[in-house]
Amino acid sequence: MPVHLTNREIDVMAVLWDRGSATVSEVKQHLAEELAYTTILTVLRSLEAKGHVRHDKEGKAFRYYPLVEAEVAGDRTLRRLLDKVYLGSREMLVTRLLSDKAVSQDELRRIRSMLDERLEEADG
Amino acid sequence: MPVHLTNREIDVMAVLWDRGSATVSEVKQHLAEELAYTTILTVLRSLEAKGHVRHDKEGKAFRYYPLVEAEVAGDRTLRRLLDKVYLGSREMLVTRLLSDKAVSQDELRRIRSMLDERLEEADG
DNA sequence: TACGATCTACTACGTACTTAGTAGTTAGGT
DNA sequence: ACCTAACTACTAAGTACGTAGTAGATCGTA
Repeated sequence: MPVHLTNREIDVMAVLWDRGSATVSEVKQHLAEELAYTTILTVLRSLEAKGHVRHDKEGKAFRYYPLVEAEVAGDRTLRRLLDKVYLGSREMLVTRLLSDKAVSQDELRRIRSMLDERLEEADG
Repeated sequence: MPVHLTNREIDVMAVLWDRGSATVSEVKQHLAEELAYTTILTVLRSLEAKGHVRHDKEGKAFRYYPLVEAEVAGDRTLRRLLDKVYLGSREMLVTRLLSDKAVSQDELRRIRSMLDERLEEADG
C-alpha cells in the first residue's frame, strides 16, 4: 500500500524518524514552526488513524512511534518526482541534487563509492 | 520565489515539460487519468494565474507553454525530501533512488561519470 | 484524597485543491 | 453568411488539509 503523507504530517514524522519516538511535547519542541499543542496532537491522531504511527502510554502522555520507515515513505514522492519532473532520468535528478556548490567533497566521494560497489556487484 | 505545484498541477505540467507545449486536448490525451476537458482547462488557467504557464492562440484553442523549468520546480520538493525524510543525507537519497534493480548499468555509469567530473573540477 | 497542571477527545472552521457543469464564444467548413 | 463542433469563461460544490479551541480525563503531589 502506498504511503502518502501531507506536508505537515511529514514535518511531524521527521521528528519521529529523527528521534525514534516522541511525545506531543517533544514534537512541539523540535518543530521548526510554532504550532499549538492540540494541533500537533491532531496531526498525530490522524497519522495513527492512517496507520503510520502507533502510541503507548508514558505517564499520562502518549509516546508515538513511527510505523513506516523514512526511506519507504519517501519512495512515493521520489518516484513521482522522478517520473513527472525529471522525466524518468535519475541522472537529471542526481545532477540537480548535487548542483548545490555546498555539497562536500566527502559526500560526493561516498556517493561515488556506493556507485562503484553497485557497478562491481553487477559485473561480478 | 518558491515554485509550488499541487499534485494535479504537476501531472499537467509534466505533459508540458515532456512535449514542450500543449493544448487542453493534448494534455487530456497524455494524462494517465481520465479527467473532464474542463477540469484540465481549469488547472491550466490556475497555473497561468500563478504565472507558471502562458498561452497563445492556435486556431480556436489555446496552446500552453511552461514558464518554469522542470528542474527548478522540482528543487523545492527535492530539498524538502532531503531534509525531512533523508535527514539531509544525499547519499541516503541517492542510494534509495538507485535501489531499484531495474536501473540500467548505463545510467549508473553516466551518474558516476557526472560525479567524476564534479570531483575533478573541484580538485583542479 | 483532593487539587492542579498536563494531557487527550471531540468539534469546528477557514482555505486550498480537485473536479466538473453550464453558458456563451469562435473558427472552419459548406 | 451560416451552422456546428470545439473551445473558453464563469460558477460551484465536495473533500482534504491545517489549525486550534473547549471540555473532560488523568497522574503526580501535597
